[in-house]
Amino acid sequence: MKVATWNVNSVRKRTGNLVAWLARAKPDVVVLQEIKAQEAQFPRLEVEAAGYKVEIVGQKGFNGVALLSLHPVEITARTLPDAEADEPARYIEGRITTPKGPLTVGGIYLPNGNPVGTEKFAYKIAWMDRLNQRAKNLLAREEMFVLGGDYNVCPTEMDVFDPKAFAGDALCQPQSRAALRTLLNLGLTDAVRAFHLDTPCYTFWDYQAGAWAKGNGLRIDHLLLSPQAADRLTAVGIDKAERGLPEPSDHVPVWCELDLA
DNA sequence: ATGGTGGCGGTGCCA
Repeated sequence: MKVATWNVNSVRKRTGNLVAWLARAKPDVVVLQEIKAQEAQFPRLEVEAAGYKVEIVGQKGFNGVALLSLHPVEITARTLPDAEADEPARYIEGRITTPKGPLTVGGIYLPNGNPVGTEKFAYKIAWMDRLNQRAKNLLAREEMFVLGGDYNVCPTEMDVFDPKAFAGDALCQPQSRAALRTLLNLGLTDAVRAFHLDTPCYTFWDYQAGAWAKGNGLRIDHLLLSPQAADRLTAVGIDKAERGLPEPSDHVPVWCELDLA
């Protein structure tokens, strides 16, 4: 079972890239972020033609998440707990039946939080507290789950091409990192770091300032696994080549493989 | 030090 996450930065602009990648990578389940589309604007026919069921939490112009699955999926949440009525579209969660029991997959688009010291940063931290609550509730089931997405947090200095330049950025604040550690310390596994202890493993390169050409990346897209899922983790990957293709997203897909045979 | 890019929507906002 291959589970992937990808911030596509507009699913309409990226339909060609997405369909080509689905055909190559053949993930079983994918969570997408920043689809920047309402449900009716999503390229449903193209993605369904590739064999995927499509579930969408859409929004006009900004944010927006989706869950694609080769297998039947039951949507279990479209927001985190304690959502406001006008909640931005940043969370989707579904449940898939596997030979080894149910697998829950959450798709996360965590608030960026810049600039630090503003309402936006407070919202980021509050959102992380709500994600923590959701993770606690899921952990109580003692089942497999994967929370994948654009976390907008670089967990450590290793995950930043220039830590000094990013010291004031919301993605690298001690408070942001502490909130992510609180989540991990519940007992979750950062899938990429389970295999790559001492290499950066960037997942994002800004469009600006030649970041891709210079190798100036960040690791902000993560797959966090429950103990029951982590016990079955056999492989991880970062599809870095996507960033070098024509009209790329600024993020690349990150995936993990679970042995459910 | 500034501006650098991209997407949305049709102007600035967001990242």
